[in-house]
Amino acid sequence: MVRKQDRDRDGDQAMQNRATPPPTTDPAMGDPGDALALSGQLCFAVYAAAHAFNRLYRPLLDPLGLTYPQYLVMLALWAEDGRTVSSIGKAIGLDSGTLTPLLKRLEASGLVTRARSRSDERQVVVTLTEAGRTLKTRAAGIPAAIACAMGGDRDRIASLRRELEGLRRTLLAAVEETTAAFPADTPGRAEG
Amino acid sequence: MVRKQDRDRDGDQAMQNRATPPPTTDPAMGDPGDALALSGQLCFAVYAAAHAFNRLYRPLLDPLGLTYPQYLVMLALWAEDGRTVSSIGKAIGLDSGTLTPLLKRLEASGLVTRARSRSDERQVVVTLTEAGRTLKTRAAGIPAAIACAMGGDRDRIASLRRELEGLRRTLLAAVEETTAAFPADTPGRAEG
DNA sequence: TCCGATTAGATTGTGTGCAATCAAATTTCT
DNA sequence: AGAAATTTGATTGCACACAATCTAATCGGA
Repeated sequence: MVRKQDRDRDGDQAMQNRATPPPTTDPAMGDPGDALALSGQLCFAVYAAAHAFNRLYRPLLDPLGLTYPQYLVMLALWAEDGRTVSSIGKAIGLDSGTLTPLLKRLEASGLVTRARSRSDERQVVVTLTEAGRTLKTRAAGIPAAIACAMGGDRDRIASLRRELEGLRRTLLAAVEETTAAFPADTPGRAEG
Repeated sequence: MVRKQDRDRDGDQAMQNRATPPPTTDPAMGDPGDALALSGQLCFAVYAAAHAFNRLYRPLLDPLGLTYPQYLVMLALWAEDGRTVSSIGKAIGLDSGTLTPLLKRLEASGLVTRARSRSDERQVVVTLTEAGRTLKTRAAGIPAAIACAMGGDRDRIASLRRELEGLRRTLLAAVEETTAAFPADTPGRAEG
């Protein structure tokens, strides 16, 4: 019992001595030689970085009344107004299960309107309001603030971004392969 | 109306012609010269990659009865059994609001037990059950399956991982700076 | 020693994210 | 032309994720 307590303290000590996440040699993160070690997992690095970004964005987006996913939606609409739910979903990788309530809240905030398309009534067209359009100017300082926080040089950041884009493409291709393999075996699964 | 419809179709066409996310020159992703363009945002690349990883992991983890965050928790416990909630939280960057229900579900699945520490009753110690320990062997093939899906060479993946780890450190440091700046101005905000 | 400050985990509330499913509309095939 | 297949967005159900808050326990200072 006492030994276990000491071990917890040691772990905390290691964390406290750094303002940053533990290095990859921290035993509490798993044996570096072990394939299941957290420290060796690219997916965890991506996951953790994404969460860190969320935390950095929050104080910047709060004054605009936006959450980070809402900000992404607004970015997509500022880029191209009057899009369908699917179009927005494709741009940011979210489906209608996530988007519908999110868009409803944006509509409730007065930033967008949602209307059934006349040419295809299955579609809902999302249009910025004046307030939604105006918000862009207030959001204009955010990328610079983030870049400032990141401090790194532009080329390195752009390079990292391209690497991640390539990674995402590879991952999604692998997902499609896995999904595509099923219809051949069990046609009933095609709907999945 | 017709013009707007055509625009939607054009956008969809661009998406359909690729099994992968659009290239950075897709106008629906924003003008590349615009700082607010989705395509130029590193945070979005991280966000999108994280989601892609989730999708890739899901079919692999489903047979083990685990979600991806639960898998991370198990990785932390396989690395070091008998940890407190805080210790797990520090390892994977989650707080008790997320962990408590998650751990309760793992306990309900019979993979872990949770007990108040005798030496400090504020703490809850999370211990693997036999089933929880045994699960590690079933999970052993997952990193290889993911690596296989990624296909890239190891050095490049490790390099990307290190870049992301550094990015996360930078981001978290920036978050702490922002948080630390407030107490000096408004002590009442120190609790935030 | 006692009290105020801090900590650990739980809870509350809100907003995601995604699989599965559904209803209505549109497209495709016979 | 009519039926089957597919598409679109909405809904249901479940599991996160995190800020704010709370209770109980522990720590630190007077």
